[in-house]
Amino acid sequence: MYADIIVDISREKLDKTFEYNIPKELEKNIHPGVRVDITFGARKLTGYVISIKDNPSIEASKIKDILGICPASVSTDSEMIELAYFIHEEFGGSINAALKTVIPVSKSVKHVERKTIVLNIKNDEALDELLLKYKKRAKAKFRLLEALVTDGDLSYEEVTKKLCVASATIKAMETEGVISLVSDTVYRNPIKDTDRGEYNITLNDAQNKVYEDILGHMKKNEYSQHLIYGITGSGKTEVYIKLIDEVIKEGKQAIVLIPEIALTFQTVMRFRRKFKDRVSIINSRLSAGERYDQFERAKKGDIDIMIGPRSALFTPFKNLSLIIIDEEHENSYKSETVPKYSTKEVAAFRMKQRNGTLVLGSATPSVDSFYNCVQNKCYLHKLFKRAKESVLPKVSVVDMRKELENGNKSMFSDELDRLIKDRLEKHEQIMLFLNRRGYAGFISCRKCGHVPKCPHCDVSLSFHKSPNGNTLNCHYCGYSIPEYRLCPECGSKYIGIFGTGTQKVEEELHKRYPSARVLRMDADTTSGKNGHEEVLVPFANHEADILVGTQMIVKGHDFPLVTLVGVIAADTSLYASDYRAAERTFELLTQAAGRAGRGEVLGDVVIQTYTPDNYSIESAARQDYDSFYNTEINYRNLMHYPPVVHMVVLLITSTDEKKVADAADYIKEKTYALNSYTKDIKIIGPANASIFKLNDMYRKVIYMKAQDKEDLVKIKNELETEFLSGRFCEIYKSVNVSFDFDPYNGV
DNA sequence: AGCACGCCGACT
DNA sequence: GTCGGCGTGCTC
Repeated sequence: MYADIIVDISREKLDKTFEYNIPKELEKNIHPGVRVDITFGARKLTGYVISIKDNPSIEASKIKDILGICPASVSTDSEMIELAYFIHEEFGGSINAALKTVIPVSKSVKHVERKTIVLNIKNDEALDELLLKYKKRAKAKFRLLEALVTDGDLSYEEVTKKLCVASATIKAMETEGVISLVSDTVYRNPIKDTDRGEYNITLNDAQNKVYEDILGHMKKNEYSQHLIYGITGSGKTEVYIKLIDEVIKEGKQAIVLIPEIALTFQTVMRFRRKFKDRVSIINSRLSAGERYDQFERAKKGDIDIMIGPRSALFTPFKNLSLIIIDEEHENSYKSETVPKYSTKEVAAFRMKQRNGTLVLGSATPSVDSFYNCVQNKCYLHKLFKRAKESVLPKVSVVDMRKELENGNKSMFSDELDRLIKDRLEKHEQIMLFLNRRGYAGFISCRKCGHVPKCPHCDVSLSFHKSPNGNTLNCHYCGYSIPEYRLCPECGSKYIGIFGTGTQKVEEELHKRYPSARVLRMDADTTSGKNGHEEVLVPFANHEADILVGTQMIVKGHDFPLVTLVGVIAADTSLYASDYRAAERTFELLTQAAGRAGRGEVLGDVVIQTYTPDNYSIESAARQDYDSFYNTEINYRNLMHYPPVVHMVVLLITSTDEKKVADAADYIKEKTYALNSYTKDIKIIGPANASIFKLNDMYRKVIYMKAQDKEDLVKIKNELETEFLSGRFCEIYKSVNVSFDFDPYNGV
């Protein structure tokens, strides 16, 4: 028997499999996914078994034996290896990178070992020993013995820290045979809760219909995909919980994916109350070791449900049969690092492997997912009734150009101003949303027009106010310098501050409404470990009247006292240079509007814009998804954008500006040559990326579009081989190329 | 990647 | 005559 093994070296150059012989005695324990020790050339390394076969494909004399199985081996089954292959194939990047995405490799911290010190001798013997130690003036040993006799077993930590017994002393006593060390593995449990309340769910008619529909498909034991299109507050979570309950009753497991930002204590508690400690969570605050523990628990069958962001998708459950992706429109479901995989597509693959069910849920479905429903690839379920009776908010769009004509130069329209005053009087809460942090967008010399730019990136610096001195910051690389008082170009002291950021809104609110208590939430105020809670909790407790923030305030937080939501500038996200800009604007505005009036009180939403006629703004104001979708899909059809066609972006980067340009041209030529026999692919570029220089890296892009994704994958594969071994590799050593299929963010 | 192998110049 | 510089190529 022979095994194909990929050598565990992080770099890409060794991205191919090698054949090894499986010694007879190891045959039983070797299967795809096992980590094994091998000799590789003159080195001893570890590798992953990818597949097993009877006959070698190379000269038998060259083949070496597998030395053994790694003791720390997470014997990931073939399913996960298959999954890594799928990711490698469909989204690009090395096999190694894909494997590392799918299998968490925890090198140093595997799990916490709790060592306990126990007395190895009987109590009366111990007393004799104690006396002996006392006579010998062995103080430390005496202390330890005394504590063991009186308190029983002690943890290693207690002994070393509290009793001040050195580890050498403990070791000595162990060899004396007086004590022994017992170590057991402790799996860290990231959920700390005390709530043991029962949770009984009763579904309303609408919820029940969705539940029954999906359950019907689930029972068939074949793959199916569902989209629950349910407005905020329609009770999607209850449906999820009921479905999971069903899965667990059959001895199977489920994964619930939610955007990191929505992973709140409340959400987790709802699942905890129903499923007790059969639920675990993963989040970015967990260390590598903790995350590894959670996967181990899943593998051992200690848990049945995993909740978490993107990475929770790779929980190695034995019998996984349901994946739920909540807030499926969120762009955090697309990985931004290689492999740039789409969580939805990978989840679909996992469920196809297992004949399971994939459930997506959103109040503003992504155009992609809705298109899938239209194409009959996904079942659509609508949930339009709010579970608790409450009224939809009243939305008004304010044309800021008219405000200016009427002499209002401030950032608040008359209507927003009037409503803010009204709510402050009534002691109700207000949320103001603006998609730009800092104080101002940029500064510029009024005399010579100089605009300070980041030396590492092709962007202007944003102005930030700070008690320790104002700064100019780059929002892309973090570069920061003190503000200029004089123009560095012409020495003029007339430096203008342009654009509005959340800091400026906050300052303006203090000026206009001095009595109002204002909180600000953006990347600058939430940098700490519990950053989000530090702002959200006081706001929820009504310790503030107004919450100003970037898009992080609109995502999934419910505050019943909020009856006014103001969007300061709805246009900012419209001018992004990618085809999803309108979709993102619609989604952001609809989600923002959904924050108003969730309690019994009628809410108001004010959307300020310079382009009130734009269809994404206008349809968001009417909360009219269908109309938005129809306009948007027509546009995508017309312009040949996903989901109507498939697209891949090649991002070519290097610190050398000329090399990037040369490499991009080379790739373009190569691509045209490769495409000559299909001609099905449309190639656009190379062009500079919208931010040409980022973090001292020059960036070029080439776009490729095709009706059939397989054509793009074929070209990708050919190019990747070229990058690894061909002439490209020799000439452009310092150039990096990555693929992004159906991208989310403008490149 | 990283290690051996090898080909060439400098030095006990 | 040998020690070590790094360029090249291979690893099942």
